Amino acid sequence: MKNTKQRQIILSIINNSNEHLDAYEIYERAKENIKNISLGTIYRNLNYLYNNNMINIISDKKDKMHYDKKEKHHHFICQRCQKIIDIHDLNIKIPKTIANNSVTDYKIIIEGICEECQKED
Amino acid sequence: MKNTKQRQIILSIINNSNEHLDAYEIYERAKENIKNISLGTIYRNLNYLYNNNMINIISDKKDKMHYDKKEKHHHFICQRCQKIIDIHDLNIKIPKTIANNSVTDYKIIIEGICEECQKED
DNA sequence: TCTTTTATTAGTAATGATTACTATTTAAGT
DNA sequence: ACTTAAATAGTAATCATTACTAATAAAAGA
Repeated sequence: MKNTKQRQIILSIINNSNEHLDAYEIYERAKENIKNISLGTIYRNLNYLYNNNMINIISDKKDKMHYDKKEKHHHFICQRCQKIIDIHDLNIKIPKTIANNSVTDYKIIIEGICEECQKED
Repeated sequence: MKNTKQRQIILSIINNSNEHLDAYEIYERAKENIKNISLGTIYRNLNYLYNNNMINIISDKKDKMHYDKKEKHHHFICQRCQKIIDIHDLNIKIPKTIANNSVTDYKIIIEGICEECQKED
């Protein structure tokens, strides 16, 4: 509801990053702008932004959340090095209704071995 | 490496359930068979089974892991009530290679409003 | 512009899922 | 049966996230 400086900075960090930052990484970057910003403020705003459809959440295998811009794309996760790679050019069609459930969005998580890990074989 | 009674029970709980149990729910069910089984044993075995490709992990929005059988299917998550519904009949083709990364598996998470929540409107 | 209202914040404490640790047990190979 | 290395039960520790509270500041009204 209120457009605070803290919220603006957190959103811009996510929208200007191509990484998949976790809350603490966002906290560290936000401190460059607001030196005494609180970690609780980061979490509160991340939840606010997510609930208002302004960012995405992706979760890794290790119980930690990562935050991502809303722009439509999917993810490839390397099973070996756990690296997450953005996939933009996947031409998939998902129906608007599945078993009477109305579809609003979808995410595809592709697993495999990334190019670099394959070279190590 | 060792085929313990604990590990067998944990795997069978997951394979015989159509829910998406979390570690504590698996713990409670395992106690019906081994009354003094330890929660640590549950977690250790879940990680073992996951690392050996015998179960899947799905994570909800609330920092808790859920465990699922390996059988191929996808998930619909209701944005309103957070219910997870299995989707078996999705006819999607994902390429074997994406941007030089070799694909071994993929998961599709479909979001939307479930049938029951729609009725409430 | 000044005042009021109410969401938001900083800072800290609490929670809860998961992991680490250790002495003891047990599966599996000899 | 004997040995040994992996696994277990039980407990303590860790760490991501949430809750709490007094102080602050954005938005709305006068």
